[in-house]
Amino acid sequence: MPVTARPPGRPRAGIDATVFAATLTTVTDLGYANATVDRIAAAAGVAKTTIYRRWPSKGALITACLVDAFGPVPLTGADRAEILAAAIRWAAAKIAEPGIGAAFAGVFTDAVSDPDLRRILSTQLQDPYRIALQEALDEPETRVLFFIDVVIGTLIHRMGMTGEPMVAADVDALVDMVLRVLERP
Amino acid sequence: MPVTARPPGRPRAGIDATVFAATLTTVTDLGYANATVDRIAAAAGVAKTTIYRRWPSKGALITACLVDAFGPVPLTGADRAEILAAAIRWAAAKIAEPGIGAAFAGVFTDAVSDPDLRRILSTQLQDPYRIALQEALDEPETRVLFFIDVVIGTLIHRMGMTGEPMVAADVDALVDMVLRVLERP
DNA sequence: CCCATTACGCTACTCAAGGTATCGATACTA
DNA sequence: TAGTATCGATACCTTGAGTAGCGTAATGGG
Repeated sequence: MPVTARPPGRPRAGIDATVFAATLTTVTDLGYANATVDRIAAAAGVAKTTIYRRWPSKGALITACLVDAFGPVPLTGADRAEILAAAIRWAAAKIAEPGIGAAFAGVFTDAVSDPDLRRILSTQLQDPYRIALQEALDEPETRVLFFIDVVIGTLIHRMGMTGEPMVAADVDALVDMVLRVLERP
Repeated sequence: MPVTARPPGRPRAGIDATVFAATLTTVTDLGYANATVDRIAAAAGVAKTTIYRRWPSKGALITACLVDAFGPVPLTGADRAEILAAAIRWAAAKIAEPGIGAAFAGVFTDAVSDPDLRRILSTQLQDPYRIALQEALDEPETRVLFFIDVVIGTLIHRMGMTGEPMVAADVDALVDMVLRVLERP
């Protein structure tokens, strides 16, 4: 007896992965502003209405795509410092991947003036990482939120201002800076 | 003998300040996304075409408004640490002012996918402060750019994720964190 | 086998907003 | 008075997000 009974009617085709891939390649090729839902649908070989049947808005689609692309944060390391350093470098590497940084910056920007999207972004993308980091680092919520603001804010600001991801030397400086705060509050 | 001869034709009316004020109040009241150029023009008592005669795009208008609202950075303090601390607190206070934070976050977001706007934002808003800080702190360009990414990125990320400006305790932590890097690179 | 149910593709559509074109009126200089 | 450039007003173009309706394809149940 399955826990969730299969709902009646035609089952959904497994196109989520295809749409996510099309979203990232479209953003990479054309930029966030030109990555319209029409174009993403065309790139995925899917009707636009199908996309809106699965995600309520373009921002929700991008957010879901980002959640899928980021995956779980690797919490590896011998101590808290190593864990946090690994998480920062992982975030920097992810944001530097083609399309992800631009998509992230774009959806973040849209969220500023859109409370609904802000809630989606906060609960679906930020909260899981915040909770995982709280437990792994044994730090209070306010401090973890501060770390996230610093790390993600810095990486996105660089991406937005220059159009390029942050170079390795500056990522090193970012890791070093945050670790000092962790070790000597 | 005036240095710049007055150009022929009807002179421009002195409405820049009026439009800037209308822009901030409109953003404050309605949010960045709902602060359309039509509404800003109406709030300023000015025709939309007049706005487009003076600023080439909405982003350029917002940027000019921000440049006007921020004004010059105060570089006061006995030593480099005090100067940088004062600059960070000044930035945090400005971004917390009604409308400014939302406008900043909005135009920043738009700039991510708009190279033209990115150039305007970089040259007209960031560069003056970067240059002034380079001289006041006697630090290389890359380091000052890193500081700007950290400070502005953190403040904007908080503003974008929560819709509220950063609280005083976190601004203190931000100042403390950056000062450590300044004093012990 | 037929039916209810749901998903898909397609076309067409609405709506909002950035940005443009045109034109008459106005303010200033020479 | 002629020339120039601005302002306001109206109308318009274009793009893109999101929706509605319809025929069709799958699936499970009777």
